[in-house]
Amino acid sequence: MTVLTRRQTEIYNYLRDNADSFACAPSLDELCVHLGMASRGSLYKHIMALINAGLVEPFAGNKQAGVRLTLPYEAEDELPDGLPFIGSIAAGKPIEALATVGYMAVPDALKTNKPCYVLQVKGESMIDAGIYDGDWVVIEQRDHARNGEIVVALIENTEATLKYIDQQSSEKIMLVPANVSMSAFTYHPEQVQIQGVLVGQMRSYR
Amino acid sequence: MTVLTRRQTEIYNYLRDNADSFACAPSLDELCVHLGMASRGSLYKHIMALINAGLVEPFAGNKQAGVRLTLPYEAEDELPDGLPFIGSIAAGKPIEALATVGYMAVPDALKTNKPCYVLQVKGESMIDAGIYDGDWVVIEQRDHARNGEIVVALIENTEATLKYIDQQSSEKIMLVPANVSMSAFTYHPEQVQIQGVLVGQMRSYR
DNA sequence: AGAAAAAGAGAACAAAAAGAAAACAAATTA
DNA sequence: TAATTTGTTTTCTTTTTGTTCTCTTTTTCT
Repeated sequence: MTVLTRRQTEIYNYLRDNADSFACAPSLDELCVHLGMASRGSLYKHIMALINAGLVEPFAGNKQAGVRLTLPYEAEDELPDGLPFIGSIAAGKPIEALATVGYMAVPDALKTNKPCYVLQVKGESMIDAGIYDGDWVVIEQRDHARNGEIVVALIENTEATLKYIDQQSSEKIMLVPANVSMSAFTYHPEQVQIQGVLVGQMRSYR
Repeated sequence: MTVLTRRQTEIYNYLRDNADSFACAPSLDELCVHLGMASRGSLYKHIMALINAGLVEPFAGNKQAGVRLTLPYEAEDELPDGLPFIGSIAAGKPIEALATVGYMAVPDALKTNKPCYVLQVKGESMIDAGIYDGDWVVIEQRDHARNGEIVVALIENTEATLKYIDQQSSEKIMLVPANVSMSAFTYHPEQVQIQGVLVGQMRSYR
Protein backbone atom coordinates (compact mmCIF):
# COMPACT_ATOMS: atom_id res chain seq x y z
CA MET A 1 0.00 0.00 0.00
CA THR A 2 1.50 3.20 -1.15
CA VAL A 3 1.19 6.31 0.92
CA LEU A 4 -0.17 9.45 -0.63
CA THR A 5 1.90 12.59 -0.89
CA ARG A 6 0.60 15.88 0.39
CA ARG A 7 -0.46 17.09 -3.01
CA GLN A 8 -2.19 13.83 -3.76
CA THR A 9 -4.32 13.94 -0.63
CA GLU A 10 -5.00 17.58 -1.42
CA ILE A 11 -6.28 16.63 -4.86
CA TYR A 12 -8.21 13.69 -3.50
CA ASN A 13 -9.93 15.87 -0.93
CA TYR A 14 -10.86 18.30 -3.63
CA LEU A 15 -12.33 15.54 -5.76
CA ARG A 16 -14.27 14.12 -2.85
CA ASP A 17 -15.71 17.46 -1.81
CA ASN A 18 -16.61 18.57 -5.31
CA ALA A 19 -17.79 15.28 -6.72
CA ASP A 20 -21.28 16.66 -7.18
CA SER A 21 -20.25 19.67 -9.19
CA PHE A 22 -19.00 17.53 -12.05
CA ALA A 23 -21.96 16.45 -14.12
CA CYS A 24 -19.95 13.74 -15.82
CA ALA A 25 -16.43 12.45 -15.28
CA PRO A 26 -14.19 15.50 -15.52
CA SER A 27 -11.34 15.54 -18.00
CA LEU A 28 -7.80 16.28 -16.94
CA ASP A 29 -7.93 19.68 -18.62
CA GLU A 30 -11.10 20.47 -16.77
CA LEU A 31 -9.59 19.54 -13.46
CA CYS A 32 -6.48 21.56 -14.23
CA VAL A 33 -8.59 24.68 -14.45
CA HIS A 34 -10.28 23.97 -11.15
CA LEU A 35 -7.00 23.13 -9.46
CA GLY A 36 -5.12 26.04 -10.96
CA MET A 37 -2.66 23.88 -12.83
CA ALA A 38 -1.24 24.51 -16.26
CA SER A 39 -0.22 21.03 -17.30
CA ARG A 40 -2.24 17.90 -17.82
CA GLY A 41 0.85 15.76 -17.59
CA SER A 42 1.53 16.83 -14.02
CA LEU A 43 -2.00 16.18 -12.90
CA TYR A 44 -1.94 12.86 -14.69
CA LYS A 45 0.76 11.55 -12.38
CA HIS A 46 -1.28 12.42 -9.31
CA ILE A 47 -4.45 10.91 -10.65
CA MET A 48 -2.62 7.71 -11.49
CA ALA A 49 -1.33 7.59 -7.94
CA LEU A 50 -4.88 7.94 -6.62
CA ILE A 51 -6.11 5.24 -8.97
CA ASN A 52 -3.27 3.05 -7.83
CA ALA A 53 -4.24 3.63 -4.22
CA GLY A 54 -7.80 2.64 -5.03
CA LEU A 55 -9.22 6.00 -4.05
CA VAL A 56 -10.32 6.95 -7.52
CA GLU A 57 -11.28 4.90 -10.50
CA PRO A 58 -11.05 5.61 -14.21
CA PHE A 59 -14.35 6.35 -15.85
CA ALA A 60 -15.52 2.99 -17.07
CA GLY A 61 -17.85 4.20 -19.78
CA ASN A 62 -15.64 5.18 -22.66
CA LYS A 63 -12.06 4.45 -23.43
CA GLN A 64 -11.04 8.03 -23.16
CA ALA A 65 -12.41 9.82 -20.18
CA GLY A 66 -11.58 11.38 -16.90
CA VAL A 67 -11.69 10.10 -13.40
CA ARG A 68 -14.45 9.46 -10.98
CA LEU A 69 -14.66 8.84 -7.28
CA THR A 70 -14.63 5.17 -6.51
CA LEU A 71 -16.76 3.18 -4.12
CA PRO A 72 -14.50 3.07 -1.08
CA TYR A 73 -15.56 6.62 -0.46
CA GLU A 74 -19.19 5.65 -0.40
CA ALA A 75 -18.32 2.56 1.56
CA GLU A 76 -17.59 4.84 4.48
CA ASP A 77 -21.23 5.62 5.03
CA GLU A 78 -21.90 1.97 4.55
CA LEU A 79 -21.99 1.83 8.30
CA PRO A 80 -24.42 -0.93 9.14
CA ASP A 81 -27.89 0.31 8.45
CA GLY A 82 -29.95 0.13 11.59
CA LEU A 83 -29.41 -0.82 15.20
CA PRO A 84 -27.33 -3.70 16.48
CA PHE A 85 -29.46 -6.75 17.12
CA ILE A 86 -27.98 -8.45 20.16
CA GLY A 87 -30.06 -11.57 20.52
CA SER A 88 -32.65 -12.54 23.08
CA ILE A 89 -33.03 -11.22 26.53
CA ALA A 90 -33.74 -14.20 28.79
CA ALA A 91 -30.28 -15.51 28.06
CA GLY A 92 -29.00 -14.77 31.52
CA LYS A 93 -25.91 -13.00 30.32
CA PRO A 94 -24.82 -9.37 30.51
CA ILE A 95 -25.60 -7.45 27.34
CA GLU A 96 -21.96 -6.60 26.82
CA ALA A 97 -21.15 -10.26 26.76
CA LEU A 98 -23.60 -10.90 23.95
CA ALA A 99 -22.25 -10.64 20.44
CA THR A 100 -24.07 -8.54 17.90
CA VAL A 101 -26.04 -10.99 15.83
CA GLY A 102 -26.89 -8.52 13.08
CA TYR A 103 -28.37 -5.17 12.36
CA MET A 104 -32.02 -4.25 12.17
CA ALA A 105 -33.48 -1.19 10.53
CA VAL A 106 -35.76 0.47 13.04
CA PRO A 107 -38.22 3.32 12.39
CA ASP A 108 -37.09 6.63 13.82
CA ALA A 109 -40.20 6.79 15.95
CA LEU A 110 -39.09 3.71 17.86
CA LYS A 111 -35.64 4.87 18.87
CA THR A 112 -33.96 7.84 20.51
CA ASN A 113 -30.95 9.84 19.51
CA LYS A 114 -28.91 8.02 22.12
CA PRO A 115 -27.25 4.66 21.41
CA CYS A 116 -29.85 1.93 21.10
CA TYR A 117 -29.91 -1.79 20.44
CA VAL A 118 -32.50 -4.45 19.71
CA LEU A 119 -33.34 -7.53 21.75
CA GLN A 120 -35.84 -10.30 21.21
CA VAL A 121 -38.04 -11.07 24.19
CA LYS A 122 -38.19 -14.59 25.57
CA GLY A 123 -40.83 -15.46 28.14
CA GLU A 124 -44.02 -14.02 29.47
CA SER A 125 -42.80 -11.74 32.22
CA MET A 126 -44.13 -8.58 30.55
CA ILE A 127 -47.24 -10.01 28.97
CA ASP A 128 -49.60 -7.69 30.84
CA ALA A 129 -47.74 -4.71 29.41
CA GLY A 130 -48.45 -5.98 25.92
CA ILE A 131 -44.94 -7.34 25.43
CA TYR A 132 -45.12 -10.90 24.20
CA ASP A 133 -42.78 -13.77 23.72
CA GLY A 134 -40.91 -13.23 20.47
CA ASP A 135 -41.42 -9.46 20.32
CA TRP A 136 -38.45 -7.26 19.53
CA VAL A 137 -37.70 -4.43 21.91
CA VAL A 138 -35.60 -1.34 21.22
CA ILE A 139 -33.44 -0.49 24.22
CA GLU A 140 -31.68 2.79 24.88
CA GLN A 141 -28.32 2.04 26.42
CA ARG A 142 -28.27 3.50 29.96
CA ASP A 143 -27.13 2.51 33.44
CA HIS A 144 -29.93 4.27 35.27
CA ALA A 145 -33.67 4.73 34.94
CA ARG A 146 -36.62 6.53 36.47
CA ASN A 147 -39.19 4.70 38.55
CA GLY A 148 -41.92 3.28 36.34
CA GLU A 149 -39.73 2.76 33.29
CA ILE A 150 -39.23 -0.66 31.76
CA VAL A 151 -35.59 -1.65 31.96
CA VAL A 152 -33.22 -4.38 30.95
CA ALA A 153 -31.76 -5.39 34.31
CA LEU A 154 -28.93 -7.77 35.00
CA ILE A 155 -29.40 -9.49 38.35
CA GLU A 156 -26.43 -10.92 40.24
CA ASN A 157 -24.47 -10.81 37.00
CA THR A 158 -26.30 -13.85 35.74
CA GLU A 159 -29.88 -13.22 34.76
CA ALA A 160 -30.96 -10.48 32.35
CA THR A 161 -34.65 -9.63 32.36
CA LEU A 162 -37.12 -7.06 31.18
CA LYS A 163 -39.02 -5.53 34.12
CA TYR A 164 -40.60 -2.39 35.48
CA ILE A 165 -38.27 -0.64 37.88
CA ASP A 166 -39.61 1.05 41.04
CA GLN A 167 -38.85 2.26 44.54
CA GLN A 168 -35.23 2.98 43.81
CA SER A 169 -33.24 4.08 46.83
CA SER A 170 -29.74 3.61 48.17
CA GLU A 171 -30.90 0.52 49.98
CA LYS A 172 -33.17 -1.29 47.54
CA ILE A 173 -34.48 -1.61 44.03
CA MET A 174 -37.73 -3.30 43.09
CA LEU A 175 -38.20 -5.10 39.80
CA VAL A 176 -41.83 -5.72 38.85
CA PRO A 177 -42.95 -8.11 36.12
CA ALA A 178 -46.09 -7.26 34.19
CA ASN A 179 -47.64 -10.64 34.69
CA VAL A 180 -50.30 -11.27 37.33
CA SER A 181 -48.98 -14.76 37.92
CA MET A 182 -45.49 -13.52 38.72
CA SER A 183 -44.38 -11.51 41.72
CA ALA A 184 -42.09 -8.58 42.22
CA PHE A 185 -38.68 -8.90 43.81
CA THR A 186 -36.64 -6.46 45.81
CA TYR A 187 -32.86 -6.31 45.52
CA HIS A 188 -29.96 -4.40 46.87
CA PRO A 189 -28.66 -1.84 44.36
CA GLU A 190 -25.40 -3.77 44.12
CA GLN A 191 -27.25 -6.82 42.93
CA VAL A 192 -28.87 -5.06 40.02
CA GLN A 193 -27.22 -3.53 37.00
CA ILE A 194 -29.36 -1.53 34.60
CA GLN A 195 -28.36 -2.12 31.00
CA GLY A 196 -30.94 -0.05 29.18
CA VAL A 197 -34.43 1.39 29.05
CA LEU A 198 -37.26 0.30 26.77
CA VAL A 199 -38.05 2.89 24.11
CA GLY A 200 -39.67 0.85 21.34
CA GLN A 201 -41.31 -2.43 20.56
CA MET A 202 -42.04 -4.45 17.44
CA ARG A 203 -43.97 -7.59 16.62
CA SER A 204 -44.35 -9.67 13.49
CA TYR A 205 -47.51 -11.64 12.78
CA ARG A 206 -46.16 -13.51 9.82
CA MET B 1 -24.93 -0.73 -19.92
CA THR B 2 -23.17 1.95 -21.76
CA VAL B 3 -22.03 5.02 -19.98
CA LEU B 4 -22.56 8.43 -21.43
CA THR B 5 -19.79 10.63 -22.71
CA ARG B 6 -19.48 14.16 -21.51
CA ARG B 7 -21.23 15.68 -24.50
CA GLN B 8 -24.01 13.16 -24.21
CA THR B 9 -24.73 14.01 -20.59
CA GLU B 10 -24.55 17.65 -21.56
CA ILE B 11 -27.17 17.16 -24.21
CA TYR B 12 -29.28 15.02 -21.93
CA ASN B 13 -29.22 17.66 -19.22
CA TYR B 14 -30.29 20.23 -21.76
CA LEU B 15 -33.19 18.06 -22.89
CA ARG B 16 -34.27 17.39 -19.33
CA ASP B 17 -34.16 21.02 -18.29
CA ASN B 18 -35.90 22.30 -21.40
CA ALA B 19 -38.43 19.55 -21.86
CA ASP B 20 -41.25 21.99 -21.28
CA SER B 21 -40.18 24.47 -23.90
CA PHE B 22 -40.76 21.97 -26.68
CA ALA B 23 -44.46 21.83 -27.37
CA CYS B 24 -44.10 18.53 -29.20
CA ALA B 25 -41.18 16.27 -29.93
CA PRO B 26 -38.46 18.44 -31.41
CA SER B 27 -36.80 17.55 -34.68
CA LEU B 28 -33.06 17.10 -34.95
CA ASP B 29 -32.73 20.32 -36.93
CA GLU B 30 -34.67 22.15 -34.27
CA LEU B 31 -32.43 20.82 -31.55
CA CYS B 32 -29.34 21.68 -33.56
CA VAL B 33 -30.36 25.32 -33.49
CA HIS B 34 -30.88 25.27 -29.75
CA LEU B 35 -27.62 23.45 -29.15
CA GLY B 36 -25.64 25.57 -31.56
CA MET B 37 -24.74 22.68 -33.82
CA ALA B 38 -24.48 22.76 -37.60
CA SER B 39 -25.02 19.11 -38.44
CA ARG B 40 -27.93 16.79 -37.84
CA GLY B 41 -25.74 13.78 -38.34
CA SER B 42 -23.57 14.65 -35.38
CA LEU B 43 -26.50 15.19 -33.08
CA TYR B 44 -28.07 11.99 -34.34
CA LYS B 45 -25.23 9.93 -32.93
CA HIS B 46 -25.68 11.47 -29.50
CA ILE B 47 -29.41 11.04 -29.47
CA MET B 48 -29.05 7.40 -30.42
CA ALA B 49 -26.67 6.93 -27.50
CA LEU B 50 -29.26 8.43 -25.17
CA ILE B 51 -32.00 6.22 -26.58
CA ASN B 52 -29.72 3.26 -26.18
CA ALA B 53 -29.16 4.18 -22.58
CA GLY B 54 -32.89 4.39 -22.02
CA LEU B 55 -32.78 8.04 -21.07
CA VAL B 56 -34.71 9.25 -24.06
CA GLU B 57 -37.28 7.58 -26.22
CA PRO B 58 -38.25 8.13 -29.86
CA PHE B 59 -41.50 9.94 -30.30
CA ALA B 60 -44.13 7.27 -30.80
CA GLY B 61 -46.71 9.53 -32.45
CA ASN B 62 -45.57 9.59 -36.04
CA LYS B 63 -43.15 7.34 -37.82
CA GLN B 64 -40.62 10.01 -38.48
CA ALA B 65 -40.11 12.42 -35.69
CA GLY B 66 -37.76 13.63 -33.07
CA VAL B 67 -37.09 12.57 -29.58
CA ARG B 68 -38.83 12.95 -26.29
CA LEU B 69 -37.81 12.55 -22.68
CA THR B 70 -38.87 9.32 -21.17
CA LEU B 71 -40.43 9.35 -17.72
CA PRO B 72 -38.98 6.21 -16.13
CA TYR B 73 -35.70 7.89 -15.40
CA GLU B 74 -37.00 10.58 -13.10
CA ALA B 75 -39.91 8.59 -11.81
CA GLU B 76 -37.67 5.91 -10.38
CA ASP B 77 -35.84 7.85 -7.75
CA GLU B 78 -38.93 9.63 -6.62
CA LEU B 79 -40.25 6.55 -4.94
CA PRO B 80 -40.79 7.40 -1.29
CA ASP B 81 -38.73 5.54 1.23
CA GLY B 82 -40.83 3.29 3.41
CA LEU B 83 -44.48 2.37 3.64
CA PRO B 84 -47.35 4.82 3.30
CA PHE B 85 -48.61 5.97 6.67
CA ILE B 86 -52.33 6.42 6.28
CA GLY B 87 -53.40 7.81 9.62
CA SER B 88 -55.37 6.24 12.42
CA ILE B 89 -57.79 3.39 12.20
CA ALA B 90 -60.81 4.25 14.33
CA ALA B 91 -61.61 7.11 11.99
CA GLY B 92 -64.65 5.38 10.56
CA LYS B 93 -63.64 5.87 6.99
CA PRO B 94 -62.57 3.45 4.28
CA ILE B 95 -58.83 3.20 3.93
CA GLU B 96 -58.97 4.33 0.32
CA ALA B 97 -60.65 7.50 1.43
CA LEU B 98 -57.83 8.34 3.78
CA ALA B 99 -54.99 10.35 2.35
CA THR B 100 -51.45 9.21 2.83
CA VAL B 101 -50.12 11.30 5.68
CA GLY B 102 -46.49 10.37 5.16
CA TYR B 103 -44.09 7.52 4.78
CA MET B 104 -42.63 5.40 7.52
CA ALA B 105 -39.55 3.21 7.26
CA VAL B 106 -40.49 -0.21 8.55
CA PRO B 107 -38.15 -3.12 9.33
CA ASP B 108 -38.31 -5.90 6.78
CA ALA B 109 -39.31 -8.35 9.47
CA LEU B 110 -42.53 -6.44 10.04
CA LYS B 111 -43.80 -6.40 6.48
CA THR B 112 -44.43 -8.78 3.62
CA ASN B 113 -43.47 -8.60 0.00
CA LYS B 114 -47.02 -7.60 -0.86
CA PRO B 115 -48.19 -3.97 -0.71
CA CYS B 116 -48.40 -2.80 2.88
CA TYR B 117 -49.35 0.35 4.72
CA VAL B 118 -49.16 1.67 8.25
CA LEU B 119 -52.00 2.73 10.55
CA GLN B 120 -52.05 4.09 14.08
CA VAL B 121 -54.42 2.32 16.43
CA LYS B 122 -57.03 4.30 18.31
CA GLY B 123 -58.99 2.66 21.10
CA GLU B 124 -58.76 -0.43 23.23
CA SER B 125 -60.55 -3.01 21.12
CA MET B 126 -57.44 -5.20 20.71
CA ILE B 127 -55.87 -4.63 24.10
CA ASP B 128 -55.96 -8.29 25.07
CA ALA B 129 -53.95 -9.13 21.99
CA GLY B 130 -51.24 -6.78 23.15
CA ILE B 131 -52.24 -4.04 20.72
CA TYR B 132 -52.59 -0.77 22.57
CA ASP B 133 -53.94 2.68 21.87
CA GLY B 134 -51.32 4.58 19.90
CA ASP B 135 -49.53 1.54 18.52
CA TRP B 136 -48.66 1.45 14.84
CA VAL B 137 -49.76 -1.56 12.86
CA VAL B 138 -48.41 -2.73 9.51
CA ILE B 139 -51.22 -3.95 7.28
CA GLU B 140 -50.87 -6.07 4.18
CA GLN B 141 -53.38 -4.85 1.63
CA ARG B 142 -55.88 -7.67 0.97
CA ASP B 143 -59.62 -8.13 0.52
CA HIS B 144 -59.78 -11.52 2.18
CA ALA B 145 -58.37 -13.27 5.22
CA ARG B 146 -58.23 -16.61 6.97
CA ASN B 147 -60.17 -17.25 10.15
CA GLY B 148 -58.15 -16.21 13.19
CA GLU B 149 -56.23 -13.45 11.44
CA ILE B 150 -56.45 -9.88 12.60
CA VAL B 151 -57.94 -7.70 9.91
CA VAL B 152 -58.77 -4.11 9.12
CA ALA B 153 -62.47 -4.35 8.40
CA LEU B 154 -64.78 -1.69 7.08
CA ILE B 155 -68.30 -2.16 8.40
CA GLU B 156 -71.28 -0.76 6.53
CA ASN B 157 -68.87 1.54 4.67
CA THR B 158 -68.60 3.74 7.71
CA GLU B 159 -66.57 2.25 10.55
CA ALA B 160 -63.07 0.82 10.10
CA THR B 161 -61.81 -1.35 12.94
CA LEU B 162 -59.10 -3.81 13.83
CA LYS B 163 -60.56 -7.17 14.84
CA TYR B 164 -60.07 -10.90 14.74
CA ILE B 165 -62.02 -12.46 11.90
CA ASP B 166 -63.74 -15.82 12.34
CA GLN B 167 -66.49 -18.14 11.16
CA GLN B 168 -66.47 -16.83 7.63
CA SER B 169 -69.15 -18.32 5.40
CA SER B 170 -71.39 -17.18 2.60
CA GLU B 171 -73.96 -16.13 5.16
CA LYS B 172 -72.00 -14.50 7.97
CA ILE B 173 -68.75 -13.08 9.18
CA MET B 174 -67.83 -12.69 12.83
CA LEU B 175 -65.56 -9.91 14.02
CA VAL B 176 -64.09 -10.47 17.48
CA PRO B 177 -62.42 -7.77 19.55
CA ALA B 178 -59.59 -8.78 21.87
CA ASN B 179 -61.08 -7.05 24.87
CA VAL B 180 -62.94 -8.91 27.58
CA SER B 181 -65.27 -5.96 28.11
CA MET B 182 -66.32 -5.87 24.46
CA SER B 183 -68.37 -8.42 22.59
CA ALA B 184 -68.14 -9.97 19.15
CA PHE B 185 -70.53 -9.09 16.36
CA THR B 186 -71.76 -11.11 13.44
CA TYR B 187 -72.42 -9.52 10.07
CA HIS B 188 -73.55 -10.44 6.61
CA PRO B 189 -70.61 -10.67 4.20
CA GLU B 190 -72.01 -7.72 2.25
CA GLN B 191 -71.77 -5.55 5.33
CA VAL B 192 -68.07 -6.19 5.84
CA GLN B 193 -65.20 -5.21 3.58
CA ILE B 194 -61.74 -6.49 4.45
CA GLN B 195 -59.07 -3.90 3.78
CA GLY B 196 -55.99 -5.68 4.99
CA VAL B 197 -54.41 -8.14 7.37
CA LEU B 198 -52.16 -7.39 10.31
CA VAL B 199 -48.56 -8.42 9.68
CA GLY B 200 -46.58 -6.18 12.03
CA GLN B 201 -46.87 -3.93 15.04
CA MET B 202 -44.79 -1.19 16.60
CA ARG B 203 -44.90 0.83 19.81
CA SER B 204 -42.94 3.78 21.09
CA TYR B 205 -42.35 4.33 24.81
CA ARG B 206 -40.87 7.78 24.49
C1' DA C 1 24.40 22.98 1.96
C1' DG C 2 23.43 19.13 -0.76
C1' DA C 3 20.85 15.03 -2.18
C1' DA C 4 16.51 13.11 -2.95
C1' DA C 5 11.80 13.37 -3.60
C1' DA C 6 7.85 15.74 -5.20
C1' DA C 7 5.56 18.93 -8.13
C1' DG C 8 5.01 21.35 -12.17
C1' DA C 9 5.48 23.00 -17.19
C1' DG C 10 5.44 22.02 -21.79
C1' DA C 11 5.87 19.42 -26.00
C1' DA C 12 4.65 15.54 -28.75
C1' DC C 13 1.78 11.67 -30.10
C1' DA C 14 -2.19 8.40 -30.69
C1' DA C 15 -6.73 7.38 -29.86
C1' DA C 16 -11.22 8.78 -29.11
C1' DA C 17 -14.94 11.90 -29.38
C1' DA C 18 -17.26 15.56 -31.71
C1' DG C 19 -18.53 17.93 -35.56
C1' DA C 20 -19.41 19.19 -40.63
C1' DA C 21 -21.08 18.08 -44.91
C1' DA C 22 -23.05 15.42 -48.41
C1' DA C 23 -26.12 11.92 -50.03
C1' DC C 24 -30.13 9.03 -49.66
C1' DA C 25 -34.71 7.29 -48.14
C1' DA C 26 -38.90 7.75 -45.80
C1' DA C 27 -42.48 10.63 -44.25
C1' DT C 28 -45.04 14.80 -44.45
C1' DT C 29 -46.94 18.73 -46.64
C1' DA C 30 -48.48 21.63 -50.33
C1' DT D 1 -47.81 14.63 -57.93
C1' DA D 2 -44.04 17.54 -56.63
C1' DA D 3 -41.70 19.81 -53.00
C1' DT D 4 -40.06 19.81 -48.52
C1' DT D 5 -38.96 18.22 -44.21
C1' DT D 6 -36.88 14.72 -41.39
C1' DG D 7 -34.41 10.57 -40.08
C1' DT D 8 -30.42 7.85 -41.34
C1' DT D 9 -25.94 6.58 -43.08
C1' DT D 10 -21.40 7.57 -44.60
C1' DT D 11 -16.96 9.96 -45.12
C1' DC D 12 -13.94 13.21 -43.70
C1' DT D 13 -11.86 16.91 -40.67
C1' DT D 14 -11.26 19.09 -36.31
C1' DT D 15 -11.01 19.05 -31.51
C1' DT D 16 -10.46 16.94 -27.21
C1' DT D 17 -8.25 13.81 -24.23
C1' DG D 18 -5.18 10.39 -22.27
C1' DT D 19 -0.52 9.25 -22.23
C1' DT D 20 4.49 9.58 -22.29
C1' DC D 21 8.59 12.08 -22.17
C1' DT D 22 12.08 15.55 -20.88
C1' DC D 23 13.29 19.38 -18.31
C1' DT D 24 12.91 22.87 -14.55
C1' DT D 25 11.41 24.35 -10.08
C1' DT D 26 10.07 23.55 -5.47
C1' DT D 27 9.89 21.07 -1.30
C1' DT D 28 11.70 17.86 2.07
C1' DC D 29 15.09 15.50 4.66
C1' DT D 30 19.68 14.36 6.39
